[in-house]
Amino acid sequence: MDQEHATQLAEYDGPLPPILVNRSDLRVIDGMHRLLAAYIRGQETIDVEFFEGSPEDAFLRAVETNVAHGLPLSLADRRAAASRIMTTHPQMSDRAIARASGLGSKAVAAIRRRSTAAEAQLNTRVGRDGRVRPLNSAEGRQRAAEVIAQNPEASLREVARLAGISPATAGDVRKRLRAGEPPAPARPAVRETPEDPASAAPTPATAADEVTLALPSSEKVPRPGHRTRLATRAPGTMLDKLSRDPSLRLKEDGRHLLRLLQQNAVTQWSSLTAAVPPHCGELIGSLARQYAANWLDLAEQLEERERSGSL
DNA sequence: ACGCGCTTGAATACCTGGAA
DNA sequence: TTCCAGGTATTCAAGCGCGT
Repeated sequence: MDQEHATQLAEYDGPLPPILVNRSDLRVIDGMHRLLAAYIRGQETIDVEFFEGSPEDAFLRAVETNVAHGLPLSLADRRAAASRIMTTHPQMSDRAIARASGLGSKAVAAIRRRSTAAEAQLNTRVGRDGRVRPLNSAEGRQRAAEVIAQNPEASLREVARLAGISPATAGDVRKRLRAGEPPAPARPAVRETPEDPASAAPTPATAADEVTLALPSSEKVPRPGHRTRLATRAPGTMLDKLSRDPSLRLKEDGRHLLRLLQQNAVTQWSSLTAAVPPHCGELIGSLARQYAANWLDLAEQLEERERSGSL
């Protein structure tokens, strides 16, 4: 409470605007200074606007009104408010909490990452427009791809309804599939937290690892370091970086290699397996093993070159 | 009237550079 | 170090025009 501010309000001649009070417990949500000013004036009553809602909603409203027109909250106060809001309203988007608490969206995102309540955070967020958006769109896109594979004639709305995504996203998935691209962009759709990369959703890396792990023990097995390096950097990210590298892009062989790498970033192994007729299974399986062995040879040659170069 | 594909406007997260 | 602003890519619901 700022006594000087309340005194200034009391000296104002006109009627004080109504304060906001939670009807359930009669606690003042917004207008403590106006209430004190009325007391200084000697008023016995003050106009009140009642708020109907839970204590958590009342706190959210109190922060919003204070940020909007109250005395400026300190940075620590705003951070504490944002932290409390994301605990009581985990469905709110970072921007919505930022608007309510007077912080930037990045600051809110950082608080959310550090929050011990991170495990309780939902997989969807409700934006300021009231619309629900997923944090990880890859699962919905994968479901859409499966629906399209099972029923290529299905309309976008039907695909969207079955996959639980919007028609626009379903349309994008279908467009990508027709272009021979994976249903989800290479860029990781999951907002990975740097502190916990292991919690990230499956990416093309998972598919690559599955190939490696599926090799029989008699096949060449990468050294222990390989899996660690694969797990710490998403293939989509690495592929994007390589695709921008002029030393590869500007050479025919480099572009050929990039195309091969992109074509191998396939995530739909299950649907591909289903597409193989029984009489072709052995043949395609043999080819897959040969190609896998070729990739391992390439990897070992490159690492051998790296080792000899660093000595 | 209904369902379709497509577009639009507004929102999201993430990244980068600059300011405090 | 923290935050903000601008840009990019993506997603959403709503609305449009079109065909049945």
